[in-house]
Amino acid sequence: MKNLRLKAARAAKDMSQDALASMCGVSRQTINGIEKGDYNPTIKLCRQICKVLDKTLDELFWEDEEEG
Amino acid sequence: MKNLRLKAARAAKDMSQDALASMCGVSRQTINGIEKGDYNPTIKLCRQICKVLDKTLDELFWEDEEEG
DNA sequence: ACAAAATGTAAAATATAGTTGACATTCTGT
DNA sequence: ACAGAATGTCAACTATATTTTACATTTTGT
Repeated sequence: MKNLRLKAARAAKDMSQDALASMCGVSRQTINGIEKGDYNPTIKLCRQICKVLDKTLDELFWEDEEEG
Repeated sequence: MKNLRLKAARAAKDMSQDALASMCGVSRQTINGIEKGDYNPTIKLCRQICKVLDKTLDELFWEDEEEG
């Protein structure tokens, strides 16, 4: 199931997957995979993503993500 | 740095590391490592732990965990 | 319509999360 | 003090998150 909240938060900052990825210190494919729902990221990376996007874990990663 | 909030939440449910581990479907060492701060668990496992302990991600895993 | 940027996706390689088994230490109750 | 449970820790193993390279497709602006 896709993580549409992450996608939306990124869009709200007008950032590409690539830009978010480099600010988080990971590859673009990792961000892509997380948004697409393929990946099960580590909490450390989730925290990093949240900080860059000014969101909390609950806002982006709590509960079963959106529909797939 | 240790995750004392996790340790406290577990204590509040009167659960051993072993009991929490089996309810989360992981080994006792994994829970031990997370509490001790050695591990960087996946978001999936964090969610599972939160559900078992009736907490949210922000409550147990947001911000740099407690002092080490 | 066109070019450039952004996104989706895949295979092979590397890094690391999580397991298993085993043993030492600390905590708890009696 | 003692026994049993809970916890800390280690090494070798397995599973999987993440990287790298590369290419196809879709979006966006002009």
